Amino acid sequence: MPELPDVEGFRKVLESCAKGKIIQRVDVRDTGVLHGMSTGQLRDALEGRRFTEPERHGKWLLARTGGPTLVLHFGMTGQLVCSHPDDAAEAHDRVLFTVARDRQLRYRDQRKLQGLWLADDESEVARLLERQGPDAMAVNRKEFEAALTARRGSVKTALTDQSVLAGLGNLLADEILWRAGLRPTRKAGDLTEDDCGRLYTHMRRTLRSAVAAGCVPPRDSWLTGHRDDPAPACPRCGNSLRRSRLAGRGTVWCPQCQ
DNA sequence: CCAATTGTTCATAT
DNA sequence: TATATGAACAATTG
Repeated sequence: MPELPDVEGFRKVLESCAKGKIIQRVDVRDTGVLHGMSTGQLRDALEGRRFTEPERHGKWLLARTGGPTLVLHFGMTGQLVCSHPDDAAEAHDRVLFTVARDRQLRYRDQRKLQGLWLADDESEVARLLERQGPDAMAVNRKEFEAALTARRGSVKTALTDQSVLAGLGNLLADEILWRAGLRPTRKAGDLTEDDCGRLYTHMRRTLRSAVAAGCVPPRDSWLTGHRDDPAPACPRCGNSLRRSRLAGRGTVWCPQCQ
Protein backbone atom coordinates (compact mmCIF):
# COMPACT_ATOMS: atom_id res chain seq x y z
CA MET A 1 0.00 0.00 0.00
CA PRO A 2 2.34 2.73 1.14
CA GLU A 3 3.30 5.22 -1.52
CA LEU A 4 3.82 8.93 -0.91
CA PRO A 5 0.14 9.70 -0.04
CA ASP A 6 -0.02 6.88 2.49
CA VAL A 7 3.23 7.92 4.14
CA GLU A 8 2.01 11.52 4.26
CA GLY A 9 -1.03 10.14 6.09
CA PHE A 10 1.25 8.35 8.55
CA ARG A 11 3.14 11.60 9.07
CA LYS A 12 -0.13 13.22 10.07
CA VAL A 13 -0.92 10.33 12.40
CA LEU A 14 2.43 10.81 14.09
CA GLU A 15 1.88 14.54 14.29
CA SER A 16 -1.59 14.41 15.81
CA CYS A 17 -0.89 11.45 18.06
CA ALA A 18 2.58 12.13 19.38
CA LYS A 19 4.04 15.49 18.43
CA GLY A 20 5.11 17.37 21.56
CA LYS A 21 4.66 14.27 23.72
CA ILE A 22 7.36 12.54 25.72
CA ILE A 23 8.10 8.95 24.74
CA GLN A 24 7.45 7.11 27.98
CA ARG A 25 8.00 3.59 26.85
CA VAL A 26 9.14 1.73 23.74
CA ASP A 27 7.95 -1.84 23.36
CA VAL A 28 9.50 -4.00 20.67
CA ARG A 29 7.31 -7.03 20.00
CA ASP A 30 9.27 -8.19 16.95
CA THR A 31 12.95 -7.35 16.62
CA GLY A 32 12.76 -8.35 12.95
CA VAL A 33 11.78 -4.79 12.01
CA LEU A 34 14.79 -3.16 13.72
CA HIS A 35 17.71 -2.34 11.45
CA GLY A 36 21.16 -1.76 12.87
CA MET A 37 20.10 -1.52 16.50
CA SER A 38 18.91 -3.62 19.40
CA THR A 39 15.78 -3.13 21.45
CA GLY A 40 17.89 -1.71 24.25
CA GLN A 41 19.57 0.81 21.98
CA LEU A 42 16.22 1.96 20.62
CA ARG A 43 14.85 2.35 24.15
CA ASP A 44 17.89 4.20 25.42
CA ALA A 45 17.83 6.55 22.46
CA LEU A 46 14.13 7.41 22.59
CA GLU A 47 12.64 6.97 26.05
CA GLY A 48 12.42 10.33 27.78
CA ARG A 49 12.70 12.23 24.48
CA ARG A 50 9.94 14.30 22.94
CA PHE A 51 8.63 13.83 19.38
CA THR A 52 8.88 17.06 17.41
CA GLU A 53 7.55 17.96 13.95
CA PRO A 54 7.79 14.85 11.75
CA GLU A 55 9.01 15.06 8.17
CA ARG A 56 8.56 12.95 5.08
CA HIS A 57 10.78 12.46 2.05
CA GLY A 58 9.37 10.22 -0.64
CA LYS A 59 8.23 7.07 1.13
CA TRP A 60 10.44 7.69 4.18
CA LEU A 61 9.14 9.14 7.43
CA LEU A 62 11.46 11.00 9.80
CA ALA A 63 10.32 11.01 13.41
CA ARG A 64 12.48 13.72 14.94
CA THR A 65 12.99 14.17 18.65
CA GLY A 66 15.47 17.01 18.94
CA GLY A 67 18.05 14.30 19.54
CA PRO A 68 18.16 11.06 17.56
CA THR A 69 15.77 10.62 14.64
CA LEU A 70 13.67 7.52 14.20
CA VAL A 71 13.51 6.73 10.48
CA LEU A 72 10.62 4.60 9.22
CA HIS A 73 9.85 2.84 5.96
CA PHE A 74 6.63 0.95 5.43
CA GLY A 75 7.51 -1.51 2.67
CA MET A 76 4.37 -2.86 1.05
CA THR A 77 2.19 -3.45 4.09
CA GLY A 78 3.36 -1.16 6.89
CA GLN A 79 1.28 1.46 8.66
CA LEU A 80 1.36 3.77 11.63
CA VAL A 81 -1.68 3.86 13.91
CA CYS A 82 -2.65 5.72 17.04
CA SER A 83 -4.16 3.46 19.69
CA HIS A 84 -4.92 3.35 23.37
CA PRO A 85 -2.25 1.54 25.43
CA ASP A 86 -4.98 -0.72 26.77
CA ASP A 87 -6.10 -1.82 23.31
CA ALA A 88 -4.94 -5.39 22.72
CA ALA A 89 -1.97 -5.42 20.36
CA GLU A 90 -2.76 -6.84 16.95
CA ALA A 91 -0.77 -9.68 15.45
CA HIS A 92 1.28 -7.35 13.29
CA ASP A 93 1.93 -4.58 15.80
CA ARG A 94 5.73 -4.76 15.81
CA VAL A 95 6.78 -1.71 17.87
CA LEU A 96 4.71 0.32 20.35
CA PHE A 97 5.53 3.84 21.52
CA THR A 98 3.58 4.93 24.59
CA VAL A 99 3.44 8.74 24.54
CA ALA A 100 0.69 9.44 27.06
CA ARG A 101 -1.51 7.62 29.50
CA ASP A 102 -4.09 7.29 26.75
CA ARG A 103 -1.97 7.29 23.59
CA GLN A 104 0.19 4.74 21.93
CA LEU A 105 1.73 5.03 18.49
CA ARG A 106 2.11 1.66 16.76
CA TYR A 107 4.26 0.53 13.86
CA ARG A 108 2.19 -2.21 12.32
CA ASP A 109 3.41 -4.34 9.42
CA GLN A 110 2.30 -7.66 8.08
CA ARG A 111 5.26 -8.54 5.90
CA LYS A 112 8.47 -7.17 7.33
CA LEU A 113 10.05 -5.91 4.17
CA GLN A 114 11.37 -2.67 5.65
CA GLY A 115 11.20 -1.32 9.20
CA LEU A 116 12.87 1.12 11.59
CA TRP A 117 16.29 2.77 11.62
CA LEU A 118 17.85 5.07 14.16
CA ALA A 119 19.91 8.08 13.11
CA ASP A 120 22.01 9.69 15.84
CA ASP A 121 22.46 12.95 13.95
CA GLU A 122 21.69 14.74 10.70
CA SER A 123 24.58 13.16 8.83
CA GLU A 124 23.16 9.73 9.59
CA VAL A 125 19.74 10.84 8.40
CA ALA A 126 21.39 12.05 5.21
CA ARG A 127 23.21 8.75 4.81
CA LEU A 128 19.95 6.81 5.08
CA LEU A 129 18.33 9.01 2.45
CA GLU A 130 21.35 9.48 0.22
CA ARG A 131 19.92 7.46 -2.65
CA GLN A 132 16.63 9.36 -2.77
CA GLY A 133 15.87 11.76 -5.58
CA PRO A 134 13.80 14.91 -5.06
CA ASP A 135 10.46 14.41 -3.32
CA ALA A 136 7.66 14.04 -5.88
CA MET A 137 5.48 16.54 -4.00
CA ALA A 138 8.21 19.16 -3.60
CA VAL A 139 10.01 18.91 -6.94
CA ASN A 140 9.57 21.83 -9.31
CA ARG A 141 8.86 21.55 -12.99
CA LYS A 142 12.39 22.18 -14.14
CA GLU A 143 13.99 19.67 -11.80
CA PHE A 144 11.33 17.15 -12.78
CA GLU A 145 12.01 17.59 -16.46
CA ALA A 146 15.78 17.42 -15.97
CA ALA A 147 15.56 14.23 -13.91
CA LEU A 148 13.31 12.48 -16.42
CA THR A 149 14.94 13.44 -19.66
CA ALA A 150 18.35 12.37 -18.40
CA ARG A 151 17.09 8.78 -18.39
CA ARG A 152 17.40 6.37 -21.27
CA GLY A 153 14.92 3.76 -20.04
CA SER A 154 11.12 3.80 -20.04
CA VAL A 155 9.21 6.64 -18.42
CA LYS A 156 7.50 4.29 -15.95
CA THR A 157 10.83 2.90 -14.78
CA ALA A 158 12.06 6.46 -14.28
CA LEU A 159 8.95 7.55 -12.36
CA THR A 160 9.15 4.64 -9.93
CA ASP A 161 12.94 4.80 -9.47
CA GLN A 162 13.32 6.40 -6.04
CA SER A 163 16.74 7.77 -6.93
CA VAL A 164 15.18 9.74 -9.81
CA LEU A 165 12.03 10.86 -8.01
CA ALA A 166 11.07 9.87 -4.48
CA GLY A 167 7.55 8.86 -3.58
CA LEU A 168 5.80 7.31 -6.58
CA GLY A 169 5.03 3.60 -6.53
CA ASN A 170 3.52 1.19 -9.00
CA LEU A 171 -0.10 2.31 -8.71
CA LEU A 172 0.62 6.04 -8.81
CA ALA A 173 2.91 5.69 -11.80
CA ASP A 174 0.24 3.85 -13.82
CA GLU A 175 -2.41 6.35 -12.73
CA ILE A 176 -0.36 9.40 -13.65
CA LEU A 177 0.75 8.03 -17.01
CA TRP A 178 -2.83 7.16 -17.88
CA ARG A 179 -4.00 10.69 -17.03
CA ALA A 180 -1.19 12.23 -19.02
CA GLY A 181 -1.92 10.00 -22.00
CA LEU A 182 1.56 8.51 -22.13
CA ARG A 183 2.42 4.86 -22.62
CA PRO A 184 4.48 3.43 -19.77
CA THR A 185 6.94 2.08 -22.33
CA ARG A 186 7.73 5.49 -23.82
CA LYS A 187 11.42 6.31 -23.46
CA ALA A 188 11.80 9.01 -20.83
CA GLY A 189 14.48 10.70 -22.88
CA ASP A 190 12.11 11.00 -25.86
CA LEU A 191 9.48 13.03 -24.01
CA THR A 192 8.80 16.43 -25.50
CA GLU A 193 8.61 19.50 -23.33
CA ASP A 194 4.86 19.31 -23.75
CA ASP A 195 4.78 15.68 -22.59
CA CYS A 196 6.87 16.57 -19.55
CA GLY A 197 4.64 19.48 -18.68
CA ARG A 198 1.52 17.33 -18.91
CA LEU A 199 3.14 14.60 -16.86
CA TYR A 200 4.18 17.08 -14.18
CA THR A 201 0.73 18.66 -13.99
CA HIS A 202 -1.01 15.31 -13.72
CA MET A 203 1.49 14.09 -11.17
CA ARG A 204 0.71 17.08 -8.97
CA ARG A 205 -3.05 16.78 -9.39
CA THR A 206 -3.00 13.05 -8.72
CA LEU A 207 -0.79 13.46 -5.68
CA ARG A 208 -2.97 16.22 -4.31
CA SER A 209 -6.13 14.10 -4.49
CA ALA A 210 -4.37 11.01 -3.21
CA VAL A 211 -2.83 12.85 -0.26
CA ALA A 212 -6.27 14.22 0.61
CA ALA A 213 -7.62 10.67 0.50
CA GLY A 214 -4.64 9.23 2.39
CA CYS A 215 -4.08 6.64 -0.32
CA VAL A 216 -4.33 6.16 -4.08
CA PRO A 217 -8.11 5.96 -4.06
CA PRO A 218 -9.75 3.08 -5.97
CA ARG A 219 -12.35 5.47 -7.37
CA ASP A 220 -14.45 4.55 -10.34
CA SER A 221 -13.08 7.45 -12.35
CA TRP A 222 -9.49 6.47 -11.65
CA LEU A 223 -7.51 3.81 -13.46
CA THR A 224 -6.59 2.44 -10.04
CA GLY A 225 -10.26 1.64 -9.41
CA HIS A 226 -10.25 -0.83 -12.29
CA ARG A 227 -6.83 -2.43 -12.38
CA ASP A 228 -8.01 -5.50 -10.50
CA ASP A 229 -11.27 -5.95 -12.39
CA PRO A 230 -11.58 -9.31 -14.16
CA ALA A 231 -11.92 -7.64 -17.59
CA PRO A 232 -10.81 -4.08 -16.89
CA ALA A 233 -12.20 -1.30 -19.06
CA CYS A 234 -10.78 2.21 -19.37
CA PRO A 235 -12.91 4.62 -17.29
CA ARG A 236 -12.33 7.31 -19.91
CA CYS A 237 -12.94 5.61 -23.27
CA GLY A 238 -14.42 2.25 -22.31
CA ASN A 239 -11.96 0.17 -24.31
CA SER A 240 -10.23 -2.77 -22.65
CA LEU A 241 -7.23 -1.99 -20.60
CA ARG A 242 -4.05 -3.89 -21.27
CA ARG A 243 -1.92 -5.59 -18.69
CA SER A 244 1.78 -6.13 -19.11
CA ARG A 245 4.90 -6.41 -17.09
CA LEU A 246 7.36 -3.56 -16.88
CA ALA A 247 10.27 -3.10 -14.50
CA GLY A 248 9.16 -6.34 -12.90
CA ARG A 249 5.78 -4.97 -11.86
CA GLY A 250 2.25 -5.45 -13.06
CA THR A 251 1.43 -2.55 -15.38
CA VAL A 252 -2.02 -1.49 -16.55
CA TRP A 253 -2.64 0.96 -19.40
CA CYS A 254 -5.14 1.93 -22.06
CA PRO A 255 -3.93 1.35 -25.64
CA GLN A 256 -6.54 3.88 -26.84
CA CYS A 257 -5.84 6.80 -24.52
CA GLN A 258 -2.17 6.21 -24.08
C1' DC B 1 2.22 -26.55 -4.96
C1' DC B 2 2.04 -22.43 -7.88
C1' DA B 3 1.50 -17.48 -8.74
C1' DA B 4 0.78 -12.95 -7.28
C1' DT B 5 1.09 -8.75 -4.18
C1' DT B 6 1.36 -1.46 -3.46
C1' DG B 7 8.64 -1.78 -1.88
C1' DT B 8 13.83 -2.01 -1.91
C1' DT B 9 18.25 -4.03 -2.87
C1' DC B 10 21.56 -7.03 -4.81
C1' DA B 11 23.71 -9.92 -8.41
C1' DT B 12 24.03 -10.67 -13.07
C1' DA B 13 23.44 -9.71 -17.90
C1' DT B 14 23.20 -6.55 -21.72
C1' DT C 1 28.50 3.32 -16.81
C1' DA C 2 23.78 2.91 -17.25
C1' DT C 3 19.97 0.10 -17.57
C1' DA C 4 17.17 -4.22 -17.43
C1' DT C 5 15.89 -8.43 -15.23
C1' DG C 6 15.09 -11.71 -11.75
C1' DA C 7 15.74 -13.17 -7.18
C1' DA C 8 15.40 -12.42 -2.39
C1' DC C 9 13.22 -10.57 1.64
C1' DA C 10 8.10 -12.12 4.51
C1' DA C 11 3.47 -13.12 4.82
C1' DT C 12 -0.76 -14.05 2.98
C1' DT C 13 -4.34 -15.05 -0.50
C1' DG C 14 -6.38 -17.27 -4.55
